[in-house]
Amino acid sequence: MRLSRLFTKTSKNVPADETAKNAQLLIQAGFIHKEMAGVYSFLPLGLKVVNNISQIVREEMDAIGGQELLMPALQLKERYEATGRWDDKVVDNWFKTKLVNGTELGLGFSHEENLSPIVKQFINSYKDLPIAPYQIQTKFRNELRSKSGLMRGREFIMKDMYSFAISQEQHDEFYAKAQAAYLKIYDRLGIGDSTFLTFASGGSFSKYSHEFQTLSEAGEDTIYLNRERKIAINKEVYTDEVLADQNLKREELEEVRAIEVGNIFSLGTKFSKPFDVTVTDEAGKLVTLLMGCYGLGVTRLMGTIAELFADDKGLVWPEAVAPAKVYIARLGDSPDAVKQADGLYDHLTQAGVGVLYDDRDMRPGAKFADADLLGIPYRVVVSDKTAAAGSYELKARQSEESHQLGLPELLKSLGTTS
RNA sequence: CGGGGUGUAGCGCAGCUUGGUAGCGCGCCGCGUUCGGGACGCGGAGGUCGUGGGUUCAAAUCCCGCCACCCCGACCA
Repeated sequence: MRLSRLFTKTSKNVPADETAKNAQLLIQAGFIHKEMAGVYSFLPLGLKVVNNISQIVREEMDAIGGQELLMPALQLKERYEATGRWDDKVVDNWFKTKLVNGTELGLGFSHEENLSPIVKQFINSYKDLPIAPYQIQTKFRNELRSKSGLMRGREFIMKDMYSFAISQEQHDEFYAKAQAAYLKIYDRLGIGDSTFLTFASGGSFSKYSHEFQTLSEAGEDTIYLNRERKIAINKEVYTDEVLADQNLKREELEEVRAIEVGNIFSLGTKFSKPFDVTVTDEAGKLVTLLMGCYGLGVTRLMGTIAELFADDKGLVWPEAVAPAKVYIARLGDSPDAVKQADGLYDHLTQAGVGVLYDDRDMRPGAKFADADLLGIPYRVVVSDKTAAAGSYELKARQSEESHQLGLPELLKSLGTTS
């Protein structure tokens, strides 16, 4: 992408109606645009990040047997009456609306009520199990108070997977796989070192649910962490009984703030029973399936990553999620510099490397400042000097030093050789 | 939903106390000079002052209602 053609711009001014660091920076850098409290548009650069995160999540879900589908946002009242979840006293964050003919609808906050009937239609035998359909889709939750930028939105993108198993053993086996897949996702996103498996309240069908908490003062949760064992206990279940269960002692735990970046839990037959989701087992007997639910907030992760790595110059994206890997800052518009920069841009683009090419008529300082604010992992400066020397100046976003490199060395440093 | 705060040009703000032709910075357009860490000069464009009502000869400014946004709290299968 040539920056001269990118329709979004960075701003020197910090937005006044945001105090959360993630929202301030993402807006300043032109990644997102605020529509209302807790509702944002994802602009070209921001959407790249969303898609990069989604793709990693998708790959890891597919790797454990997940099957992607897409369910609707519009929800029928009857479905939720079957599980008791239409009642505002049971689910207090519904957005509700109506068809012209008066039929009541809601905007989906979770999709057990959609998926159960779908599974009932197709799955009739133990031989078909287990299965784990998932989607990456926009969720609506009418939060009393949305806040902290992308951390708690009223409309946000979430990956939600639901597993269906015939036995507790089968369920547990998949649940464990999902747990491992989640940790892998956080590793790939670059936040693995500060993300911890956390025991939280389990609801009516299992003792615990498992959260994945990323350490950050911007978080809303308080957890008690054992760094050595890489596990934590959410404050909401921080009791002697739970400590004993996990063989943890209060003295070896530290109290920290964290962001919930994922939550998995067992649902038992809570949703399969009302919809009569049963299969025939080996003995020819009807068995109601056991379900699990595996949530992960894609846009919240984007906010978390922004919040976690940002420095005083702006965003700092891990390579895996960055909207581009390389920022080419072309200084000046002499024929030599243009030729060298255009050549590099074409070369990297053809090699499949994501590039933001700053071909704008701006002074060097402004370009460097933008490269930093946008948080692109690598910056390559091309100028009359480098053109004359036949070299390129490479600097990593988080490094103070730059290096003069020839083309082969540059390409090698950027992880491409072609 | 309770408490606190804020709405004035695309963005960030001043003006409001004490009513009288709406201003600054960034950004934008034109010309010129600049060009390795957010350049400078000159000239320009751009505003129903959140919204509805009230007081007044006159309202961004005073009064009342409403809406939106931010923060704290409560809430978050």
